Amino acid sequence: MNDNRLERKSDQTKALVRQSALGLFRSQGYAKTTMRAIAEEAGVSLGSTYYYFASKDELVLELYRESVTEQRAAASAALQDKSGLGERLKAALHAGVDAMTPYHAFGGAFVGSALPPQSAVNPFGPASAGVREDAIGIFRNVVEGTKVPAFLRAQLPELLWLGYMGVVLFWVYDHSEDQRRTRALIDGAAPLIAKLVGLSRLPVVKPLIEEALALKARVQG
Amino acid sequence: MNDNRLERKSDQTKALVRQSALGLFRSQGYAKTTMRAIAEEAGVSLGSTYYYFASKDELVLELYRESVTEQRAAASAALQDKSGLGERLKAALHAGVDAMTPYHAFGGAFVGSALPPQSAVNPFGPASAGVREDAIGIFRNVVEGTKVPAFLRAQLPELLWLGYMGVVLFWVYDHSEDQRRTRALIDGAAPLIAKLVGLSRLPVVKPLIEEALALKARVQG
DNA sequence: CACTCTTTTTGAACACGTTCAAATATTACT
DNA sequence: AGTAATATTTGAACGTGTTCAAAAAGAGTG
Repeated sequence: MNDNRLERKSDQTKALVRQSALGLFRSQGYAKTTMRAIAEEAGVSLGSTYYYFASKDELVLELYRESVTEQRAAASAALQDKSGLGERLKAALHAGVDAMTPYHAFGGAFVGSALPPQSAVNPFGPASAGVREDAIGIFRNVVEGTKVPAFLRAQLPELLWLGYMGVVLFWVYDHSEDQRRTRALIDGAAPLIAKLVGLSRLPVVKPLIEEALALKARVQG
Repeated sequence: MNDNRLERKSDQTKALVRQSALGLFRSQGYAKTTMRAIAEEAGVSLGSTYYYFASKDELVLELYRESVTEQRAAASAALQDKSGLGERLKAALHAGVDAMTPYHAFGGAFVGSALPPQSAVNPFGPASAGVREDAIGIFRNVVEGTKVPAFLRAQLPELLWLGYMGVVLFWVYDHSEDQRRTRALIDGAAPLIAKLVGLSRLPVVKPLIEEALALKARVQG
């Protein structure tokens, strides 16, 4: 069994590798950050980095974790003085993009390693279940204290998160200065979604949304 | 300058490499198909394959091209006896999934190499503009001869193609037997979208859709 | 044929992510 | 303290995609 001191030593080394990797990702990007560079920066051998992280992907997952944590904090601060679904959603989405901004230049490479189903970083996969729950939690927070029809309320946070994944994809491809187009997308889409949710009680709209929800339930996992 | 005979010789070699690559992709998958294996199968040196295709990605693009061509043919055949947007959309989407079925096992790897913005295979990028136009054309064909409000008509094919990209992503993650869930998604979503298009004239729905179209125009390119 | 110039082909080389058996350090137990 | 078990570290090795200078083949021209 492990002793406290050993655990601490091991955790320290792991943290050191993690820290080196995140720093290099930030400063050099994904492609230029080689496992060898991470090892050297951390002052350990190449093999050691693999002892703590089974793949480069797992290091990217750490990055993902950190960015969600940051988004969570920023979003929950920004939500303090916002009411209304549109405004709250807008704040959360902007917080997300803010948290990712340092990585925009390498976003494409990250997406490439994130989307394969077997990847550890795949946001839909089991390995990232924890982070995903955190991320959906942000949108649960968004929905809290807003008026949402009961039949939609439970599902809405996950749907918003899914939409957010779409925004992230858009952001990755957005080469406009400071990603202005992504900001414009958020500013335009958030009130639109709020309006749609508001209309969802109407007899014309409701069956459509109910059917969509039923389809989602039928089709998933 | 090139002589006809020389061009023909060169084209033959290129076709040979292409053919070897596609065959190996089909039988071995993306990861196991190494550039060296492609070269050997084609009976040329490794360097030669790079003379004709600048990267493995470009070979995947050939695969993408082929699959779109196949989908196009299957869709246009299936559309002969279908009327109504829902039925026609369903047929086109099923044709797409049909064309991709042989590659499902390796779909994830393909997506990983396809989505990075700088990738040659990226379906939104300039390198695949031709294939993309072909693919959108399939949905132009779908819309033809159906009743669609004028304000939506021009945009609809591209929107449907975008939705299809979503279906493809879903398909990649779909591990159900014979991708049944993707089929169910198509069968459910196609009539839903048709219904939405039908309702899009109504004064409650129309402004919402108009605003969404305006947002899209504002935000793209 | 002899000569240039271009197109095509080659195989060695590079850096990368990853694996692994062996060496070393640390802990657990007597 | 001494010994067996375990946790950690190491560096060499493998196979990969990609690059490149040089060789070979081909075409055009006198």
